[in-house]
Amino acid sequence: MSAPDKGSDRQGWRALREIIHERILSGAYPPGARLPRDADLAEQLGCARATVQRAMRALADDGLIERKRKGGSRVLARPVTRATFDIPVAREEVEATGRAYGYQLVAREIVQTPHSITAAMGLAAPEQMLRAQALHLADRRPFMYEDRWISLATVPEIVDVDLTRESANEWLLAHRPYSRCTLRFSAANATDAQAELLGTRAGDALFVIERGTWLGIAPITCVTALAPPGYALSTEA
Amino acid sequence: MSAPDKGSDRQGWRALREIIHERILSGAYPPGARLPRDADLAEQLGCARATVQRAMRALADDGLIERKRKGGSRVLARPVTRATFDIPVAREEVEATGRAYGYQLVAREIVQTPHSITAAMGLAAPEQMLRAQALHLADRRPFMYEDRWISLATVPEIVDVDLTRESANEWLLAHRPYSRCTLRFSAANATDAQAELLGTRAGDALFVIERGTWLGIAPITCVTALAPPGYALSTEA
DNA sequence: AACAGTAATATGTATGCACATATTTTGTCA
DNA sequence: TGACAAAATATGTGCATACATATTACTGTT
Repeated sequence: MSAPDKGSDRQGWRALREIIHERILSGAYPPGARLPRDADLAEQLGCARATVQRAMRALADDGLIERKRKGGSRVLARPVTRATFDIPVAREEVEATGRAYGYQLVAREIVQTPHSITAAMGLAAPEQMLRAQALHLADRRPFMYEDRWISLATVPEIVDVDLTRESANEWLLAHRPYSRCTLRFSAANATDAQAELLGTRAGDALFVIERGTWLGIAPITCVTALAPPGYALSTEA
Repeated sequence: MSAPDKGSDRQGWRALREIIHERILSGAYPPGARLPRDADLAEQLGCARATVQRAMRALADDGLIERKRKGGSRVLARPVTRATFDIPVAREEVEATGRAYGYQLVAREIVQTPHSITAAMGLAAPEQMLRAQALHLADRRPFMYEDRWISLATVPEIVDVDLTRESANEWLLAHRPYSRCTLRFSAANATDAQAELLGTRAGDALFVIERGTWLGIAPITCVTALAPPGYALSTEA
């Protein structure tokens, strides 16, 4: 019979992370303080250095500590609130709340990008793109309105897709994976036209999500999504 | 002289992740498809299974693939857009743009929590709490307004802090680390009072950040922060 | 005292191995 | 056929070791 654990029971790296986290919360390792070396912690806690590494890396990913080669690990003085959001596809967002999803194409045209879009997509010059405006519905009521530009140079097949039946977003996700994505959240007052589409009143505060996606350096699409009052994005950090 | 690498050069796990990511993007592993076993990939790519594990875990963290014990790894059919935001302290957000940070306490009182706050903080019954309303300034202009409730039960020392000089947020971060945090983003029309404080017009669309923090199950604080038009949160996923 | 080159050091990564754990698949029995 | 138990299997975790790499600290020179 061998005794693999020294002082405490056999702990996993999650437990280790909790132990170190507790020490930070309790003030044993105050903000700004330097933590012991991985090797020392390993000996102290009776586990391998790799396990400590795993726990410490998790803490660093969470924005709680900072690690530097040779410099050691430090408790961050001002921990940032690091939150991860999963931006769902409209259909899933609607269906997750038990409502019936609906989709409706509002407009579709092939036009040259205005300056704002050209710049947002990082293009040198305006291009012909497919502009698709559509409405996502929840229980037949407007849930989100999207105004989307799709690069014909990168995604020529999109012209043959029947966007009256299938959401451009879902088609793109299924057929054109992206490697880079930018996101921007803001608030804006509804214009008359937007209010009409979303079934609210002009001036109402809309939640705005702007997203751009690229495959390598080739722009795929950029979209401005507007959600009527009541919409919120939430998460637990 | 031994030959440690079989087919290609010695690759790190980041390179491995890129290789697999490329295969997904190129359609070699289409959406929904099952990926080879870690062990097979390891042999195919000439590295240890642990290295493949590292790369695959990273891809899973990014929301690109899904891993299940025994079930194997699959390319997600509908990859979610997973974005990580670092919510900065107002001071740093202002100073990061080269502007001068200013802070101003608007109101401070000790009152019983209304139902909305009691519920938001997960309390069984209303409590006496410190309510602090304050304004963050950028170059002397309103940058963000916050309405904050602080639990006197959890943080009794807060009553002795001079909130006219120091932001409650910064004091709390430095003295009361939290272990749980909820976040919620939305949009709202400015009331007359809010518009007055933020230097905008009533009805303007404000960006709303609601945050609650706990230490274990003890509530620390919850805050509603309002930002005037022009404010946006952005990130690159 | 300023500087450049070198040594020391803490974390990062890779490997091979063993075992744990969650699921699926298979097999058995009613 | 159906329910339940057992085997198979892919990922998850832990450990020991060796080496890589980025920084810091030191040290000798001018």
